Parts: sequence; C-alpha cells; structure tokens
Amino acid sequence: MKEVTLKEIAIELGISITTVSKALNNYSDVSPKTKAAVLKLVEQLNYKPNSFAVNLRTKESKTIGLIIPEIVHHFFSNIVNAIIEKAEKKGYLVIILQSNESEKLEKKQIDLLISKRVDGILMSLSNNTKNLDHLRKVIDHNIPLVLFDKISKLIDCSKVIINDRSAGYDATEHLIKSGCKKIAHIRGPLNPQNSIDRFLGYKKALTDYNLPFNNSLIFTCEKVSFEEGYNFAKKIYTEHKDVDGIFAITDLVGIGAVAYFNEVGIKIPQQIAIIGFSNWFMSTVISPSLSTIDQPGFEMGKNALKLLLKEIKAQKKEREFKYKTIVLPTHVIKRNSTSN
Amino acid sequence: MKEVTLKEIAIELGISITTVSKALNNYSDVSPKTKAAVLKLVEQLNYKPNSFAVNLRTKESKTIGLIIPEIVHHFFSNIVNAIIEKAEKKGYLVIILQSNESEKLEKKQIDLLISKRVDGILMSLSNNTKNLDHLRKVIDHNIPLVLFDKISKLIDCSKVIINDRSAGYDATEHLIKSGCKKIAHIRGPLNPQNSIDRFLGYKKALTDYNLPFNNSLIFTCEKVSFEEGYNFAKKIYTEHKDVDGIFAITDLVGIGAVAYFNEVGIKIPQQIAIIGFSNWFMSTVISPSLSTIDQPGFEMGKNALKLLLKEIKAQKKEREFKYKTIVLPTHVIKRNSTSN
DNA sequence: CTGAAAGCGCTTACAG
DNA sequence: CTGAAAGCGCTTACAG
Repeated sequence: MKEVTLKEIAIELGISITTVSKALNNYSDVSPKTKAAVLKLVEQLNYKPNSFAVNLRTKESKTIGLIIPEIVHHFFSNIVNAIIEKAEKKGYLVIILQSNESEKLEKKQIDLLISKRVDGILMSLSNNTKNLDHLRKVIDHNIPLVLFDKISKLIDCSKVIINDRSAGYDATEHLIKSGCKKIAHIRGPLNPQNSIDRFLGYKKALTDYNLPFNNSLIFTCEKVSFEEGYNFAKKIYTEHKDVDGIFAITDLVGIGAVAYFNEVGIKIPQQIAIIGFSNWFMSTVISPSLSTIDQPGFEMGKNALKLLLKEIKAQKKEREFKYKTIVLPTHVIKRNSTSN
Repeated sequence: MKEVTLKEIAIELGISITTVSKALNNYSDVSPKTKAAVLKLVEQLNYKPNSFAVNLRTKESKTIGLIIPEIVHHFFSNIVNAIIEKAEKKGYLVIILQSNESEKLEKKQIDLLISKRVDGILMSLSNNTKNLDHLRKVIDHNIPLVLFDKISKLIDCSKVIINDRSAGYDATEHLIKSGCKKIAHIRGPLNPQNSIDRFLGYKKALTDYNLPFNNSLIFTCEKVSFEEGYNFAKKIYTEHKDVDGIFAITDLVGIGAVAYFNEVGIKIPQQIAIIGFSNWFMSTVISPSLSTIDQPGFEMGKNALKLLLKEIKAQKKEREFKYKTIVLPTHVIKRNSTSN
C-alpha cells in the first residue's frame, strides 16, 4: 500500500500543500470550507502524516527512552506498566532498554537514545554504575532526564524515590516491636544508594532501640537473588543460632530465606521473624506470607513520567524549569512471617 | 549543546557533504585519506547522524513495535526481555505497548505504530480480540508482522507458538499417571486459541485413558487470576468432593487453588493433585511446589524477533518471503503438587 | 575519487 | 484566507 502524502491531497483538492498542512494542524487562517474539504479527504484516504518528516521539521520524536536494570522483575515491570500507559495517553511512545546491571551496556544505551533523539530519558541506574559521565552527557545534550529508584545524588536532575533510609528503619523497627532481639540484615550490593540507605536505616533502628550493631550479622548480596537469600539464611542458622529476626533487602531474598527455614523445620515467625522489601505479589502466596515494605512502583513510574513531560514542555517553551525530587511514602505490611 | 551536522564537518574539512556522507557509510569510492580525515573529525566532534533525517531518506526507522496484553506477567516479561535484548544487538529499538486485554486499545495501538512507521510489528493478541481488521491493515501497509503465543489462525503471517493442545494433553496425562481418576480443568477464557487448545488436549487425554468427560468439571476463568483459582478450587471442593486432580490454565490460577486447599487443610497431592501451566518462578517457591508445563518465553521472543528481522530484510531486498510457523517444544515439570 | 543537485515529506515565516 | 519558497539533515543517482 502506497502511503498518502500531503501533496496528493493538495493536488486532488486543487489547493496548496501549505493550506492542507495548515488545515490539519488547526491553524486559524484557513476557511472553514477548505478545512472541511481537507478533513473529509484525509479521512477518506486514511492519510497519516509521515512521522519521519514531522520529526525532522519539529525536532521532536514524541518518543521517550526508558532504561531499567531488568524487566523480569515485579517492581520494575510495574514501573514500566505505569510509564507506557501514561505516556501513550499523552501522545508519547516509549523505547525500553535493559542495562542488565552493566555500566558498560548502560552507557551504550544512553548513546543509542541520544542518537535516536528521544525527547527525554527516564532511568533507574544499574547496581554497578559508578562513573556518571553518560548521565552528564544526556544533560549536556539538553535532553530532559529523570532518575527514579536507583538514583545518584551527584546528578542534578529531577528524581522520584522513596526514603529508603526511613523504610529500612521501619522494617527493622517492626521486627524489634515483634520481639526480635538479634536481627540480621541481608543487604544489597555496596554500590547502589538505596541499599546503602536501607542498611543505614537498619543500623539507626538498632541504635535507637539499644540493640548492639554487629557487623558479622550483615550479609551482602551480589545479585539480590532467591539463592542468596537461601544461602545466607543457612549461614545465619548455622553460625548464629540466636538470631531471631532477618531484614532482607528485597522480597525475593526474603523468600529464599523463608524457603530455607521451611526446609529445615525452623518455625517462622516463632523462632525467626523475616521481613522483606517491595511487596512483590509472590510474598502474598508463599507460606508463611512475607511481611514487607510497600514500594509503590506504579506511582513511581507515573510520577517520573509526569516530571519528565513537564520538563519537556518547559524546554519547548524555553521556560525555566526547576528540578524536583518527589519522595513517595512507604509503609510496613504485616503478614505472617513476623506475627501470627 | 548544538548538534553537529554533516555540513559542519564538510565545511571544516573543505570537502562536500556528499563525500562526508559517503565516507561515513562505507562507500568504496572515497580515498582512504579523505575517509580517515572524516572519521577523525567525526570522532573528535562526537558527530551522530540525525536519525530523523536518516529515517526520512531511507524510509526505515530501525524501530519495531511490540504489543502484548500486559507486562506485569512472568511469561510476557520474559518475552519482552528476549526481544529487546536481541533487537538491540541487531540495531533495532523496541517500542512496547500493552493492550490490557482490550481489543479497542489494541486497534488504536496498531494505528499508532503504523503512523510511527515502525519497520515491523510483533504481537500477542488480547484475549478479547475477535475482529482482526487491524492485523490485516498492518499487512496491507506492507509492515512485516509476527504473531506469537496468542495468535489467530485466520491471519496469514509468521507465527511462533507452542503446541497448546499437546501440552494440555501432557499435563492431563501426567495427572492420570499420577493416579487421578476425576480431573477438573480450570480453563482460560473462551475466545483465545491457546485456551481452546489446552482444553481440547485435556479432553483428548481423558478419552484416550477412558476417563469420562464431564462438562460440570470445566471452570472458565475470565481474568485468569489468583482469585479465580482460589474460588474455583473452593467450588470444586464443595460441589465435587471426589475430584482428585486439577489442571489449571496457568500457574497463577494453580497457585490460587493451592492456596485454597492449604487453607482448608486438604493435602496436596495426596487428596488432590494440581498442575499449572507456564512455569512461573513463583511456582518453585510455594509449598507444595507446583508441577507445571514449561512454556519457553525467552525462546519464543527470540524466535519471533528472528522471523521478523528476516522478513524485514527480505522486504528491503524485494525478495520473496515465505511465512513460517515455529512450534516450540514444551515438557512437563514434575514438582510436589503432583507427586512426593 | 569528488561534488552539485534532487528529493524524502513535512512546517512555517512571509508576502500578497 | 491562500500559497510560493525555504529548509530540517540526510542519501544517492549521476556527471565529471
């Protein structure tokens, strides 16, 4: 099927391309009669403007780029869900890329998106991203950038986050209030800000409740996986029999721990209480169901997109735009892994 | 930052735009010296071709569209994972849209992708899609189309599927061989081909093993949700106490059933055996772990993309292309919900 | 080996 | 209210 162009419509109607274009773009200086005729023929021929040409002229692609560590992940797929749904409603399409937790890949993807000339970029950093030149490059190219969840404090742009420190505090406090006296923390990797913050929250809660902080009760995940949860639980059980509570960096890790204790017949929460983080769907269906912290993925995606579109709009109108950081609330979800 | 153009490079080097372009696109009729000079300056100025202009000239966007029912879904997010990873390696970016099981939205999204002039479209149909005019429109526009998983037999294009009928047969046979005599089927919606096929496989297995088929043991999901699994399990338990096996259309539904039986203290698999479908990660961590059918999402995405790129390539070279249907193998995964 | 010119399909400042 | 013209930044057939 040959695509219809403005030119064909103009010829058919015996008017100029200019006038056809104006009629379609709601210019006020077109007679109602002409406009009606154009609209009618456009409908009839099923004309769709060639977006390549429109992009070239307007220097806009009406497309935004999204980079996340991985998509097969309850939290991130929820974020993606929110972003593509809201973007579509606002007339934007979304190109999604996964960094697979690789700084190198992330940098390459940024280059790709820049050369695709997306109108803006949303991203959550890989756990291994240390150098931030690629983010600065985005900003240098005047491409609006919004970071969410895994952010860097060193980059000046809009951000959407939760307060991981207070959420980590709340999780630990909940264990303490459930009667735990010796609480281990299976933490995330050393690099990402949010796993640092959750750890700091844990530490602060111990201090506030006069429990000793013990470095040997901190276990550090590399991949934040089910297996790590399982293996660290085993280690905790064999090396620290008196631990009576675990705060896991993520539900997946917490579920790994639950699996281990179920296997060896340790009673949860009577002998050991466990709390995760993120509220994955999975946590509701295992037994015992896993207590956790609600991490609002959908809201996060929605807000990140909203900030990005605002910045795109401001830039287009050459208006000043002040970067904003939105901190979304979290709360403890009590389930059977911490109380009965 | 002002973007560098071919023109600027040409002026700087005192040569023509044509020559610069040729040097960058590996034309053979450029002297090595000129080429080297161009490449050096390009590197130095960090020149990136304006993809809008390239698209307009070449009539290619190097972008493909992907429409799936929903992304927050273990099976589909695995497919997306495969597609965007492989596409990136081949120089294509992916625009993802979710139909949310709405035929209307699906049609709108097809229009969007057509007017974006993507180079090809990959899709899995919504459960509620009955009218197929939008798919025919894609084909009329000469946009390569590959359907996967939820396909329609009425559309002539490449497809990647599993044999749902034989997989349904295998699941049911596994229950029979585990000793089940009266097997219920919690099936998917009436419309999609794959839930029809799984149902037919179930029916055939009963016949082959001389078990009576009983329509009152068929329960039809609308949303294919955890809750439906839970509620149908309750119904089965209260109305058909002698049912000793359940084949659930999907792991999520199977897990809902497991949750109900766990709650009321019915022993799985001793009193009732349950098998799901798809092999979601979740099925390995619940207790008892859920037997299921392995549905190779990653492979499916990979193959669908491969077929699409082949078709795009053939079209570009104006070569004949024969549509192909790839049927991926599945197998039963035995876990504790069907044997001990 | 090099380059002038046409053209992809639009939008928009400007003239009438 | 209408339209001729320029131009967005490339690629490519063609001439030399």
